[in-house]
Amino acid sequence: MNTGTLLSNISKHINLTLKEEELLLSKVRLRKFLKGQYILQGGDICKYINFVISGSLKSFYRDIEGHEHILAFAIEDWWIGDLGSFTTQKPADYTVQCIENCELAQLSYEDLQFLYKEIPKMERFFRILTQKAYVYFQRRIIDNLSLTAKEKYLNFVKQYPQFEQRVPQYMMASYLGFTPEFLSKIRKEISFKHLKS
Amino acid sequence: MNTGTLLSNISKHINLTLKEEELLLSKVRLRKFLKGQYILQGGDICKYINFVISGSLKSFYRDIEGHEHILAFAIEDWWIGDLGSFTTQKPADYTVQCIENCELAQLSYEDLQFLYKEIPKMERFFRILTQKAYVYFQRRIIDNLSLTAKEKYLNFVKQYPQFEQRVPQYMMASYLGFTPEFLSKIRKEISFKHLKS
DNA sequence: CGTCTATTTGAATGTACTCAAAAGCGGTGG
DNA sequence: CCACCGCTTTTGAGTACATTCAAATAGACG
Repeated sequence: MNTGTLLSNISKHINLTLKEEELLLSKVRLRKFLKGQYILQGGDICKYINFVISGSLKSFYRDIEGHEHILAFAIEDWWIGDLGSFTTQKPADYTVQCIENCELAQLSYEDLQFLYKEIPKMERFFRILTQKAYVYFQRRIIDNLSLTAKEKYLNFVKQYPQFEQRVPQYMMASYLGFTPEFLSKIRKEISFKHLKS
Repeated sequence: MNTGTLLSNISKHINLTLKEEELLLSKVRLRKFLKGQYILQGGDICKYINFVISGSLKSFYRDIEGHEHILAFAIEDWWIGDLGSFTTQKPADYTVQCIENCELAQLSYEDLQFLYKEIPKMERFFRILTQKAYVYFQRRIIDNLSLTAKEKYLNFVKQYPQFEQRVPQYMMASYLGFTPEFLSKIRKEISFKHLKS
């Protein structure tokens, strides 16, 4: 498995020396998972923060009736996990599951605390990473509040064209907050408009 | 104005020496704002991150039709601003406005960069702060996706009873993503149920 | 080719919105 | 102290949007 993408992801925001990179990699756990496999189950403690080397995943909340509500997708060069559970080491609200076969680079909570001490810059890296995720979720809330259903769909496809190919439509519906049937109807309506224009 | 709440807010997550506290306070700008006053206008660059000493504020997105969509409220002991604009120093997506008269402790972008260098622990503090905000927004997305309108309202009141008294109902409606009329109807329905039980 | 799962379609229903009007409430001035 | 004004909340009727449920169709995989 290629850890190069991990290092270049980190180097987007901080510069590590060769020694620091080695130290980091010595703590990284590389693992493969199969499509459908769970990386984290809601209720368990999130022991690892995961960097995606290849494949795709989803994190979701399972409500009282057992319905999944997708919080986020992740593909190559993204991080995924339940950050709330990870940082507090309390039971997770969310479940993380592979959509495709995946290769992940995992950092355990203990190892990350160790790295924060040895390489304080890592603190900066995860601050920036969290800030970006925070801004993304803010945007998502606003999109939910201010866009029409059709706009939400078009916005998603425009922002994440990579996902449209790799994520089944019913998952996209869950992410956007509609039923699969309704998303199907939206898509139909949009394709009619394209034919006319 | 009392900066004690600022220091005790920070000391929840990191320990500062007296010297560090002094250095921090020397960079803090204390300011008063009146009800209705804007702290940040969408499109401007967010120059300050704000800690609320007293009063209440809202941050919101104004859509193309001019409608406000409230992203967050803030009261005493909370932080508010447009973190995306602040960290990138690019134009803000959101507007921040006082709901009541406010006393704020402001930290400028430049001063915060300086503090990160002089007191690296501050980096840790803002990482933790951002993580908590991130977890909060995640929860909000899931609540939006998984709860009924009535549940969303009850959930809000339960989680933030402080706000129910201080925030007009039409702002709460905006935050929850309903029209004011609809929120009024939900409240009526709930109060009927209480009478019966 | 057959099976399983995902997507599409349609009818009926329910949820939330729009618009318009009335009622409530706080502040100000006569 | 009351009357009036402006703003918020309530109420109701009609409408639009999104869901549910059931069934048909399409795709993927062995």
